[in-house]
Amino acid sequence: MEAKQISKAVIKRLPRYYRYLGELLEDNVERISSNDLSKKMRVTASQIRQDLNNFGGFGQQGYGYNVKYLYTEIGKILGLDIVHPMIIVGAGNLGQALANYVEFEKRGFKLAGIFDVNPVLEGIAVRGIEIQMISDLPFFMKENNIEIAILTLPKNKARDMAEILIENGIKAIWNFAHIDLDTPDDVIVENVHLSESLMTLSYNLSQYRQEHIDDEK
Amino acid sequence: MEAKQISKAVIKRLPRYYRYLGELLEDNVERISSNDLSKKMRVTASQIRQDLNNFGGFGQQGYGYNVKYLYTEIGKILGLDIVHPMIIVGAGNLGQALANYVEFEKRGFKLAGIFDVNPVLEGIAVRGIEIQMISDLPFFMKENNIEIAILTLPKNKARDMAEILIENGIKAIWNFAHIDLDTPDDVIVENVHLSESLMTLSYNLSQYRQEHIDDEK
DNA sequence: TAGATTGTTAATCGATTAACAATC
DNA sequence: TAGATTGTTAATCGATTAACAATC
Repeated sequence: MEAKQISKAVIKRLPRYYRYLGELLEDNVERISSNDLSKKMRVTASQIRQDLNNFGGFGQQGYGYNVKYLYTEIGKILGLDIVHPMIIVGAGNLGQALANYVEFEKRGFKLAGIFDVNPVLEGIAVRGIEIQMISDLPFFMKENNIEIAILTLPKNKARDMAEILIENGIKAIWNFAHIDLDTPDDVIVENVHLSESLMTLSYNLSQYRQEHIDDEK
Repeated sequence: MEAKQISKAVIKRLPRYYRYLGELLEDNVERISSNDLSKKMRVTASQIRQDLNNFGGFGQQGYGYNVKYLYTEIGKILGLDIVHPMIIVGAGNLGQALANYVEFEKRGFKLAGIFDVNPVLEGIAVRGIEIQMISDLPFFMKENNIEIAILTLPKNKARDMAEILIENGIKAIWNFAHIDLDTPDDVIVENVHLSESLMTLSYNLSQYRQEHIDDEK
């Protein structure tokens, strides 16, 4: 049932909580109060408590939060307790770099296949996985219960490929192409627009420079 | 002077406006109203006008916005009219992938050097640029007026490297390591936490599944 | 029991949307 | 001039922070 909608802002903060709790766990910290965590993470204790209470009461008055328990629970909320079979579509530099990103596996993101549209790449192995052509996609997706596609094709090919992925029942697309995908409600899209991130950096750089223009005299 | 502080939310939207205006420009569209743009971008016309008016009045009543002019002006706001010399620090898969990302050059982001801590990599060329060791960093940074460092080292090495970059006067760090960097106010940090982005996707996937658990019966 | 700290309600702050007068 | 559309003020909505009663 769980009718209440949780805001995007909260969801974006969950992985960060998860990361800090993971570090505390590695340091064998048993419990932590929202106040101590707030100092570490540089957010307000109030926000931490509000955020967590969207999902349930994980703490205990007078004690705080049990690190291991909270870590596990947030992991479950994020769906990290489940294996997510995924494919990379676009075996260029970025696709290959992501294929070699071993960390993902630890969190349940299992790379099952790599695809591309360029016939020259067919059969070449990346991290032991042979690049396949799109014609093999429908069968492969069904056979391996693929949920997530990492879309690392260039802009001009990405839109058509998204279509194909959707037709074949993809559940989620991690989109690295510089376009906004047009997808039905039941297909989740998470965008990583690297060039936009770099432009934000550039803006801040220019802004800072303008504000301190007098300093340089 | 420009005392008023522009919100992060607005700044994050600027590159997206820039992208859409670039596409309109390619399609030889001369002018566009906030209303038409709002339909394309799926934001409210009101937000577009509010956002732009943070930086000045770029439109004209009864006419709308001149696409080319607005595109150029947003480019200036983002600092894309200036060349930003940058280096990659961490010549692993991701670092090499970013080195091959030719699109950046178009926007004024000029890759000048690639560095790593692993001696095995010394002298190997990536896109015609030889990987250098950190001992060469101080001289190279001064000589080439490096502004931006792309930090693609693993977590455990990234923090120390950020220190070194700061000591040598880096202006901005585009951080791909899974840590929150501790930097002085005059060093800009823009984070790309890929694993957090993937977890957000995973959350939405799990959430959707739970909401539609009945459908599968 | 006393002290600590949560969970939760209320207050504040900021961002988005609506409305409309100004003006091209 | 009439119509269109901006720039900007006001209203609404949502998110963050503060406060505190509940409770371990």
